[in-house]
Amino acid sequence: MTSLTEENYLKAIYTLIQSTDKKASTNEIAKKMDTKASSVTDMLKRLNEKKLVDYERYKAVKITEKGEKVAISIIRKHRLWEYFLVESLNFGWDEVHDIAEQLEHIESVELTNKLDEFLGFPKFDPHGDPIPNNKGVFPRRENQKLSEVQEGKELIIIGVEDHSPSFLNFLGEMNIQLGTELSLRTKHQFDNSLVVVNNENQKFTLSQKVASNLYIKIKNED
Amino acid sequence: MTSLTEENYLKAIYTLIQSTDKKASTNEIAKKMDTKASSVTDMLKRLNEKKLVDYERYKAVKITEKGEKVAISIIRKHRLWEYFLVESLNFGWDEVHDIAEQLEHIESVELTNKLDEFLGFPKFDPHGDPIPNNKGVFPRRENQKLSEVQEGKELIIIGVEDHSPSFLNFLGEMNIQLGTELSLRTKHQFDNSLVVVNNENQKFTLSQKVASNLYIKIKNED
DNA sequence: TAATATTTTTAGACTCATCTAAATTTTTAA
DNA sequence: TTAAAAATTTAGATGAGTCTAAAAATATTA
Ligand SMILES: [Mn+2]
Ligand SMILES: [Mn+2]
Ligand SMILES: [Mn+2]
Ligand SMILES: [Mn+2]
Repeated sequence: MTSLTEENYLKAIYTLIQSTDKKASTNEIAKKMDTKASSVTDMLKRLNEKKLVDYERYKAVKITEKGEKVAISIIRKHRLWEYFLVESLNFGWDEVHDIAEQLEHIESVELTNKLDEFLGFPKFDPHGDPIPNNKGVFPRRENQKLSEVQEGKELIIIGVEDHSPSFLNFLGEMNIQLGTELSLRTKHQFDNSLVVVNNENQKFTLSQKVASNLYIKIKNED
Repeated sequence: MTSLTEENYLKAIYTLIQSTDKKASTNEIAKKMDTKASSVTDMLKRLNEKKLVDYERYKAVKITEKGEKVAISIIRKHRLWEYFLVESLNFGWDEVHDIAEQLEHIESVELTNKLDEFLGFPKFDPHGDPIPNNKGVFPRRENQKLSEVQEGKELIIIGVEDHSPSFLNFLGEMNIQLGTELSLRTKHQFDNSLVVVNNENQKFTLSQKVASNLYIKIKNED
């Protein structure tokens, strides 16, 4: 029904619209897919034919409900497989993305749902990203960034924005993972860098760039 | 390196040669792959280019060592995933083949080996087929068929030749699965049908066709 | 051995997905 | 409000994999 390539385009278009809250442009899609704008135009025509997107030439593209369903199903599979790879097979969270890129295209609703059940219906993947349920509904995640927190607050790391192995490795060296609790001591006005303390009373500095790539939840605030 | 299609051809060629112990013909491959002979010829040229098979026009084809490695790796993945689907996700043995056909092409040696470890290094898949280890070595399986057994013998079902859902469903109705123990009472000369008794003392008849699709091990014979 | 049947290959066309180069449309800004 | 810049689309080509129809090679059998 939908080819592997079509699925990847739909996922890209869906996440682009999601993150910017507007229609996706040909160039944006090309950049995200690491391909040429002309190839994107070709594909948009095909996806439009199949009623998976709403597309008119020279106008940015919108995803249809039908296309959105496909995209969400791919995201669900990607995140469930990542969870499996980390929790069952003991991969590191920096090693699973590329494998999940392949596994997300395995076609079997039964498989996806049985995997979900086997894993205990996890709500978030190893990077803290919400896993849609079999109806396509995403669990809610706090979307506050560490860079937005006030001095003196205690917080828990609940997700990462950047999924690159280099960033994840860096966090590993800092001993930061999902669930890590930190206390924000100082926020330097000059460069917005943060001084934080962890549970082992280790004190260290995080740059504004790092802080803006970490999702957090304030402790003792429900 | 090798495309999904190439991998499927190599697997087909490998198993054809395996089962008939001679080179594979274009027509045989076409039949197994459910495609046209002309498509097979095209592919054989390409595989020959890549040194994955030895092929000369009008001569039947042989697989190279390089090609064999690929084929065995696909078979290893296929059988490990089938084991996972049945043992971890509770699929029936008649439901897993098509999903494994997809999963066998996931490319990651690390994934395969971690899956193997997670499953406890199984030696046989849910149909009793041997799973090659990470060196490509197959464990040995008794290859005696139920149709070759003498009257009066006690035996254990250890594998099936036919993997089709219809045959597997039939066995399910007969309460036969891997590990089932049977005692062979009578062998009718007329049609080679067998009368067997199971552990619950149920007596039933199996046709020659059924018996020749069941691998068995004689009890009390090591 | 010659005719016939079967197997296999070639020729040519099609689809999907991609690319480069050129043309067109839209946006920006002088 | 034009001219330049940027974004987008079209035109034309390529490669993988497939197909049908026709040709060529091989195998069978009279
Ligand atoms: Mn990922
Ligand atoms: Mn993730
Ligand atoms: Mn199978
Ligand atoms: Mn099997």
